[in-house]
Amino acid sequence: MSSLKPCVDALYEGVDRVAGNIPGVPKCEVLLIRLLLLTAETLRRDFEAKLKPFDMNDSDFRTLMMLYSSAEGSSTPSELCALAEQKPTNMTRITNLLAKRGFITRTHAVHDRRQVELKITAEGSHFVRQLLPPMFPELIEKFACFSTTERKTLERLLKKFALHLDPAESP
Amino acid sequence: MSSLKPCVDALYEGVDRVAGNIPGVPKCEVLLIRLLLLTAETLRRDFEAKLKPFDMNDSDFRTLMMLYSSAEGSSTPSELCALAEQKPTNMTRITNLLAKRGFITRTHAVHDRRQVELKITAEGSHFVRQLLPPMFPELIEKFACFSTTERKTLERLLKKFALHLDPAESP
DNA sequence: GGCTAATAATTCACTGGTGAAGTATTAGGC
DNA sequence: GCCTAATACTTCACCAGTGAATTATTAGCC
Repeated sequence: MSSLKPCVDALYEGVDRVAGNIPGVPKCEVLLIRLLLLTAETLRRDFEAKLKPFDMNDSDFRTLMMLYSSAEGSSTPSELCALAEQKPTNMTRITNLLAKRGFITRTHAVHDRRQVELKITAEGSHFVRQLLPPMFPELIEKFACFSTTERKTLERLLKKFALHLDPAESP
Repeated sequence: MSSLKPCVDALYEGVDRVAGNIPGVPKCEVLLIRLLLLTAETLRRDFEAKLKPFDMNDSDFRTLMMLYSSAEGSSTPSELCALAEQKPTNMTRITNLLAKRGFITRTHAVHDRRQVELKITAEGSHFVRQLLPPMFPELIEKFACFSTTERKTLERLLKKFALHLDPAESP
């Protein structure tokens, strides 16, 4: 992975140059969206590199975590799709993999035989409890550049942003 | 695209449940990284949907914009890779597409015949000037939930974050 | 000057994710 | 009760992005 500083510098220079060329460029907004995409992409790659030794990517991991953190340890593909912003096609593939590794089970729901009931297994829970804690120090380090106040501010702003982006809120 | 509010709610609930289950979970950091990934992914999908009528995705667009906003309107694949956090393989494919559409030209550099010189064409510049302005209002609307101060704060925090994540800064 | 190592770009085989179509099941109107 | 529409999931064919190997060229060392 290459260095980010040149990217950030080039971004600011590029936006300035375009703004001097095309009228009405919303500079701050362009910078915000690009910085957001850049940091997110960096975090995601980094995280996936960390999961790779366990033969997992972020989608697999998130899906497993959603089951782990669900009230009953169970859910359905469509529910997970909604919460993970995933397409059903992909969820089928992911749950296939997780099931093959013995981390989850898939059974047809009795009350509605169209639905598939996904349930995390003891092995799956064990895997999560093994996997997570070693990741904490590095995660904390990632945000070490922020004061507690700044972390809270960032969280508040991002949460507000997510809810504002919600299509249900502004159709 | 489904609604984001359930995702955000489930995220907060899930993190709480996991934290009650596994000791030492850095709750704020987990929320931050997940909110960041969620908003970024939403923005990206949204933006790509907007580019689709023009047969473009964000990578293509960003590559074209980097050339548009570069000092000379030209660059090389490896330089663009570094600034766009892209792999050379993919850059070859992207520049192939852009060249096929007549938006850029590719010539071998004279001073170093290993390099390829990419240059935006008049047609490419024209395309950018047509494409950009109609996107401004919607982009501004996306960030309308923030005050000017909040936008500046978010930009400052994200920039700081990007530079902190830089592997060169913390090896 | 010639040999080795490094660099720039490309090709190829593969993975992850998507849209569109298909299958099974349930819900709703009459 | 039956027919149509809707829902839940799956399958299939395809696109975008990646790592590993390849080719072409240059740089550096002796």
